Amino acid sequence: MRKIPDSTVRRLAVYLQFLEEFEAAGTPTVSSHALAERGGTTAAQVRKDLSFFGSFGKRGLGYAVPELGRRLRAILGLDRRYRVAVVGAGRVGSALAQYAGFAARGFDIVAVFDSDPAKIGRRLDTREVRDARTIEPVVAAEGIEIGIVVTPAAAAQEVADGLVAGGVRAILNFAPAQLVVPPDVELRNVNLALELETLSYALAHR
Amino acid sequence: MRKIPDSTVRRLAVYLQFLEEFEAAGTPTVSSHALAERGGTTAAQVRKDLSFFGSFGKRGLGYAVPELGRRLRAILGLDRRYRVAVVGAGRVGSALAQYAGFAARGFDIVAVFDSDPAKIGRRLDTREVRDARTIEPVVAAEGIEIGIVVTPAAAAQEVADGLVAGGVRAILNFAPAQLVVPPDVELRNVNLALELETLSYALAHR
DNA sequence: GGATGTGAATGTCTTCACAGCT
DNA sequence: AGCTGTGAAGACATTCACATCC
Repeated sequence: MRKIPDSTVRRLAVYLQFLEEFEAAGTPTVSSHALAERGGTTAAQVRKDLSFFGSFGKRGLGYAVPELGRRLRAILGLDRRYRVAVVGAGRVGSALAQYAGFAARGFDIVAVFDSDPAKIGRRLDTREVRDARTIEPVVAAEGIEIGIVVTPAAAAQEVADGLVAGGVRAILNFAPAQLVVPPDVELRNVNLALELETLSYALAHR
Repeated sequence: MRKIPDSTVRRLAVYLQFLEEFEAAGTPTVSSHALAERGGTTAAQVRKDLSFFGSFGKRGLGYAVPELGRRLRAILGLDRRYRVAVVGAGRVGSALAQYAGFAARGFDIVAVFDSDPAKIGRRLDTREVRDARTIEPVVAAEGIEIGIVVTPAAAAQEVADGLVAGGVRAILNFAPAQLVVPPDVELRNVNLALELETLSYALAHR
C-alpha cells in the first residue's frame, strides 16, 4: 500500500467532495463513470485510484455512497480532527484563519500568531492574535499538529523553525520562500502568484 | 515548442522567483546547480526545463542572471501586465483583491464584484465593489482578461459564465466546484482545503 | 447487462551520462 | 576544468481492454 501517486491522493480528496454532495442528496450508489465526469477525469482513472486501497465497489452496480465516503475519509485521515495554527495575521492570513472550509473538513484553527504589536491582542472570531515569539511553547502546549505559514518570505523560515520546535508534524506554506524542515515534517507549498503565472504562460502560447 | 510539461512551467516560474533575488543581489551569473538547490529540484531538471525553450547558458560558466530573467519572463508571458477581476468580496476574495503579490507580478486587479447588497458599493483599496450582475458588461468594457472566482460553490458556475460572456481568456477558480468553460478559456483550480487534506493523508500514512 | 478490478500497453516525465563549448 | 545541452534509459502515471462478478 506504499507509494501512491501524489496525483491519486489529490483526486481521492476531490472524489470525496463530490461524494459528500451525493450523500447529502441521498443518492445510494454511484459509478466510476459518474465520479469521473464530475471530477474531470476518466472512469478507468477513478477505478485505478480506488484500487490502490482495496475494492470497495460492487460489479454491475457501482459504489455504495456512504461506504465509499467512510473509506475515503479513513484513507485520507479525515476521520478525525486536527489542531492547526496560522502564523501571519495579514489579510490573507486572517482570511485563512476564519475560512469556514477548513473547519468543515476537520481542521480547527486553534491559534493565530503575528509579530506586529499592532495586531497582537486583537480578536479574530473567537481567537486572539498571539505574539509570534510564543509560537514554540503555544504549539507544544496546545498540541498543534499543523502550521500554516502566511508571512512575508523573509520571516517564513524563522516561523517554520518555531513551529517545528513546538512539534508540528506538517506545514502548509503560503510564503513565496523555499522552507527547509526536517524530513519527518510534511511540507506543502501554495504559491498564489504562481497559479496566475501558469495561466499567463497558457495565454501566451497559442 | 508545443507540449511542455505542466510541471516544467511551474518550475520555470519558481526559477524566475529565485532569479529575481539574484538580480536584486547583483549576482551576475548562476549555475543550474545553484538554481536547483534553491528550487528543490536537480540540476539536470533545471537544464532540461530550460532546454525546451532554447539554450540560454554558457558552458563552463552558467546562466547570465539578467538575460535568463528576461527570457523566463518572455516565456511565461510576464513581460506585460494583465487586467484581472475578482468575483466574491468575502474574506478570502477581499484578501486576494488586495494581495500585493499579484500586482508585483503584473496582475492588476481592476474590478471586484459581489452579489451581496451590503458589500456592493464598499471600497476596497481604490476599487469599489460592483454588482455581480454587471460582470459581463464591465469585463467587456474594461478589457479584463483574467477572472478570479472566490464565491461559494453554488454561485461559481453562473459567475464563470458571466466572465466568459464578457470575454475573459482565463479563470482562476478558488470555489470548491468543477467549472465548465469553453475549451479556449484556460481554467486552473485552487482548492485550499484540498492542500490540508493531502497533508492529512501524509500524516496518516507512516 | 452492467460496472468493477487489474495486468499489460502506452504515454509522459525525470534522471543519467556524456559529448561539446568556453 | 567546468558546466551546459541533450539523446537515451529508466521511472512513473495514465489509459486500454477484458476477465470477473453481481
